[in-house]
This record gives sequence, C-alpha cells and structure tokens, in this order.
Amino acid sequence: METGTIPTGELSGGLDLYLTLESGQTYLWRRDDGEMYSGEREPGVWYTTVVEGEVVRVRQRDNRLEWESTTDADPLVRRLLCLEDDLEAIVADAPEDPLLREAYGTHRGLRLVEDPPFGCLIAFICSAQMRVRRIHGMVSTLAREYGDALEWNGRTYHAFPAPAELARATEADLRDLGLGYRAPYVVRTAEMVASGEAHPEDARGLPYEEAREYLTRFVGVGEKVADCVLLFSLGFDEAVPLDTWIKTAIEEYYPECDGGNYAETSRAIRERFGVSASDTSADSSDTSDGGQYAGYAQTYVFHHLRTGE
DNA sequence: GACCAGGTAGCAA
DNA sequence: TTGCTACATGGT
Repeated sequence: METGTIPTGELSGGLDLYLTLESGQTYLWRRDDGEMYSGEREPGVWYTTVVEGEVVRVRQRDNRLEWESTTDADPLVRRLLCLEDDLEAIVADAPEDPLLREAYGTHRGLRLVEDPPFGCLIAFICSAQMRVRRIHGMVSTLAREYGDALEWNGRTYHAFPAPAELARATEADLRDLGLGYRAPYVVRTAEMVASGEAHPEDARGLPYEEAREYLTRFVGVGEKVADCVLLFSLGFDEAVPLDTWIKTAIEEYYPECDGGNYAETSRAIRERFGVSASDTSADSSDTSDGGQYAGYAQTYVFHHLRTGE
C-alpha cells in the first residue's frame, strides 16, 4: 500500500472534501460508512474510487488530505479533485452578484471534480428525473453487478464497468436493477462506446458548443447531460448544465437570461456567471466564448439551492 | 394519492 | 425548429 498526505493549506482556496464529493457532481466515489449523499457530514471518513484499475482512497483530517492507494496516487488525486485549480482566484474574480457571493461564501472549499468520462457519462444518463442519492445508488449497483472486483487489504472494491462489460447487459437486466426507462439508454450508449462508434473522450479537443453537440449523439444524452459530462469530466469549466435548480435560479434571479431555448439561455447564463476574458487575460487573441469558470458558479449555486444551506 | 427528482426520445405541427 | 407527452421508480 502506498500512502501520502497533501496539506490543504497549500491549496489555493483550500479544500472541503465532503462538499466536493457530495454536492452532486460525482457518483463514482463511495463513502466507507455507506452514507454517501445522506446529507450528513462525517469528518475523517474515507472515500474510495477505482480508476484505471487502481484503488484510490482519500480522507480529510485536520488540515490534511490523506490518501492511500494501490499505486502512487498523488498525481491522480490532484487531478480527480482539481487540486491545482486556483480556487481563491476563481472566487475572487467571480461576478459581483448577491446569489453568487452567497453561494461562494457559504461553501468554501467546494471544488469541481474530473471524473473518468465513461462513468460520468453513464451516471448522468441515469440522473434524468432522479434524486442525487438514487443516482449514486444506481451507479453503485452497476459497479457491483458489472464492474471488476478488486481485493485489497481484505476488502472488495468494484470499479465502474468498462464499456464492453456494461454492454453485456440487456435492457431487461438493467430494468431489474431499478434503472427504469434509462435502462435502454445505458445499454445503447455502452454499446456505442464499446464498439468504437464514439467515445466521450473525443469531445475533449472540440470548441465548447461543438463538444456539447458531439455528446448528444449518445442515447439518453441531451444538452443538459452533455453539459454535465463536459463540466465534471472533460475540463470544460465554462459549461453550465441547465437543470431544474438552475432554471429556477434563472427565473428568480436572472430572468433576462432566459433566451427561450437551451442554447441561448446557456450563452446568457455563461456570460452572467463567468469571468470575462478581459479579466483573466491581457491577450486579446483569446477566442473563447468567455464565461470562463461559469461552471464553478453553477456548481456552487446548484448545491446552495438544492441543500438550502 | 398527488407531486417531484441534476431530462430525453419520439412524434406532430 | 418548436412544443407536447410518455417514460420508471422511490421518497415525502
């Protein structure tokens, strides 16, 4: 077993592991006490995931992030939890806006995550019309039933299934596991990836809106789920998934951002939530749409409104 | 028993 | 394109 420690005081903007892993961004971690997404914070509890065949466990105690793993997981932990993001600057540069200020101010240390693309894709296909706790339950079930089991330190951990493993399932199988109408979406998308027809990773190099369009080719993936995959897996931190909570926020706080359809509303809210290019770069050759870090704002607002905390 | 949850596919106009 | 509606399931 390899272990390591990362002092969270050295991270810009700090880290709150509980908020980061239980704010509804990721469904690929499991809490040792089984109370993931119970809404109850459990200081010092271990969270585990399996990435690329390696078990990775993390916990936060005092001012340290401790990890243990089957491999040297320091770089992996930093990547999965976006520990290199300059969170202090992201918060400081965020637009002056009452709701954003309140959300950012209330949930210090909440970071984005960078999940493996396939697991993220399937998790958010499952997320349709579903509460976060049940999404986590579904993903855990898929891992238990179809994922590789790893024995380590006397415990069994299940990886999220590879595309080919999940593609072995039938629609009926997944309905029996409680996926409901999402069952055929999961099977067909797994088949698309397993066959090589398309892979969510292929969206990574594209311009943001093209990347979102690319992902909607997967069955069960519309614009909102595509935005989730872009934000929580593929590094598009300008993506703002327009879910029920954000739509409510737009109605109540930013009615002028309602463009009548997803694409236009998305543009407007990214502009509203993001750091404009001129704030972050003196280089006028930056051709991005702007809205940088709008996804951070989205994640804070989502968590803030959903939990009412 | 409604109502709702990190929506999407399929179809009509 | 835009605007319905059906779709599973479990919790409140």
